[in-house]
Amino acid sequence: MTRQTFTERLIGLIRRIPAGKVATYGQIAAMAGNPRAARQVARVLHACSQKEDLPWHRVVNREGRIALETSAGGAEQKRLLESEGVEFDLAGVIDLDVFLWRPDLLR
DNA sequence: GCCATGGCTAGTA
DNA sequence: GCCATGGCTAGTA
Repeated sequence: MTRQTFTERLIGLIRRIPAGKVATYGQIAAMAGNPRAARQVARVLHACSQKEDLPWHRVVNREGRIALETSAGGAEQKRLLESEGVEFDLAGVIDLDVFLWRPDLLR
């Protein structure tokens, strides 16, 4: 068994987020084994989304908000999520009770 | 709104 | 040092 690096685990998890659902930075970090490593998720998305072809748009912050500035990709992210059926309220917040990915419950 | 957190890399020596 | 976080509090109303 070759040992996966933490970053490789993050990438594998991000890949598993299904269309129409979102995950949070902290959630992915926790699933990869380190609940405090939320920023690594941000780092990976920033650095590897293109190269690894990740569904980068399916990761939002803990409040269900898009973390990116609107002008820095946030608008694109919202458009992609809406095209998958994810809904935003008037304040731009996603209802995580409805749209959060729960791999343990939905398998 | 501040700042601790942590895995990783660019860039220097 | 960087980073697309998250948790916690001081300080106002």
